[in-house]
Amino acid sequence: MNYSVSEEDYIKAIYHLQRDQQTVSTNALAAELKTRPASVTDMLKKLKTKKLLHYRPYQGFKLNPEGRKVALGIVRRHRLWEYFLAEKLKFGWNEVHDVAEELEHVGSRKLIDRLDEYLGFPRFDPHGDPIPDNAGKMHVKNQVKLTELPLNITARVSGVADQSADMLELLKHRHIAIGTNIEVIKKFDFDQSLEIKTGPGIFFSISKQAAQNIFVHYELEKEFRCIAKRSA
Amino acid sequence: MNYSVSEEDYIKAIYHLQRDQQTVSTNALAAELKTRPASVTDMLKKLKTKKLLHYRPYQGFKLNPEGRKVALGIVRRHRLWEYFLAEKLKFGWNEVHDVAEELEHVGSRKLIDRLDEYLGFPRFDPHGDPIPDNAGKMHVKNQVKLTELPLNITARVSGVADQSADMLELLKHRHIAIGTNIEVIKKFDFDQSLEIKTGPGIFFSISKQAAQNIFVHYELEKEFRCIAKRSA
DNA sequence: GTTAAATTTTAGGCTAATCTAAAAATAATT
DNA sequence: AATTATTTTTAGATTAGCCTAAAATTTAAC
Repeated sequence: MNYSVSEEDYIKAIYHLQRDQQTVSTNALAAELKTRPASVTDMLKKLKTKKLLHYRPYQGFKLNPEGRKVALGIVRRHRLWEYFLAEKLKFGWNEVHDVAEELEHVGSRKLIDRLDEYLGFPRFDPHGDPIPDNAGKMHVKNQVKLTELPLNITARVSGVADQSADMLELLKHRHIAIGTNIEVIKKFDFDQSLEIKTGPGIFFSISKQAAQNIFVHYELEKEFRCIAKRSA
Repeated sequence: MNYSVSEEDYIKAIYHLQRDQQTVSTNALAAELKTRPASVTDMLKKLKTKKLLHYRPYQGFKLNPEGRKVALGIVRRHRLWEYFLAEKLKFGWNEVHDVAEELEHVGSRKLIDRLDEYLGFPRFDPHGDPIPDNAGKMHVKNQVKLTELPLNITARVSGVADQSADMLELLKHRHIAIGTNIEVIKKFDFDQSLEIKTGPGIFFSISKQAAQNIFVHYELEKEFRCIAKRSA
């Protein structure tokens, strides 16, 4: 039930590498963790005996349901701390990761659930990634570059790829920050610049170059409800 | 500059055992850390090579100035997290210690200084123990049972010895919590009950039995300034 | 379908932190 | 002061997590 810092790092890394149900390779995981393939093999054996993953030598591996559950717990802690650091302690979006990497290993369930409540049950971290709730459920995430956002859909800024001073200056001038609501009104084919709206009566245009560095996310609430209804 | 969880546990324990400048024994430290004397000796050698303590085999040991500096950093982190847990996440005063014990090992200086600022630079943790500031300075602590508080001095509630439901009910009814200002107006010799004041126009009496379970602290600002002036 | 290349695992070692048991030093007792 | 008891240290082993180098397996290439 309780895992070491190292074990948690492996579990989380495997979780991130196996998009959906793909199998993960030893080398890929070693690269991700900046360690050696031999070390990975050692840990795989350990995690297998702890019944957290499917693993057949030379054949790759992936988390089993229990492993995914554990991984979601770690992701939840990581992202809640990121949210806390950015929202309450005013850390920059690019500074939160490393500190959260340490805080995520503090295991107390009560701590995390209370923190979640204190923060108002946020559903996305400062990078726009969804935060699992205390049952491990995540909201639908649909993160795209601003250039790919469909017209007339209100999305929220979730992150910025290029965090240079120049880019940040531009964002600051336009009052764009994490969480800002944003909507694409029109796309100009000539230079692929975008006419956007960030609030009532606030319209301006933004270059393709800037837009492709801005990530936004939006929830597919309606579609999701329909599916839920159908299956009910 | 960076210490392992184990090293930090040892440093903190030594700090707490050496009230003032007393020397600490191997057995005492082993008992404190629930480990074996042989393990303590091993770690002492390590901490000595890292120049954190004075240590001569068989003669006991104590932190040197550098060791005390490191210890104060750990104590600062521990107590700030305790304050955060109690104040923001509504943990009970008796629940904060174990979680803070884990959080204290997250080393980021920036995290702690930002947390300190976010909390409003608190000077005492929920148990009434002083929190070192970012330079390692602590305010004078003068913690006594309410029964021993001199008359007409405003003190602040720092903790409660008996945390039974009955006691907490009484405190709640009187609106007494950590940080509540409190002043003893009169002591009745007959039953040693106290007439106290907890705010403008708020006076009531409290039994000896209750009062001796309430800890308060007050700062000796005037006296301290005098000493400072003299030595300057 | 062999051979070559890449991947993965095994074998054996290293360090930090712990332990037990035995030896050394200090403290207490008569 | 000599002996006993206590405390502390040393010696040697263990475990988790990592490493390098070599062997085993799978994949790719001819």
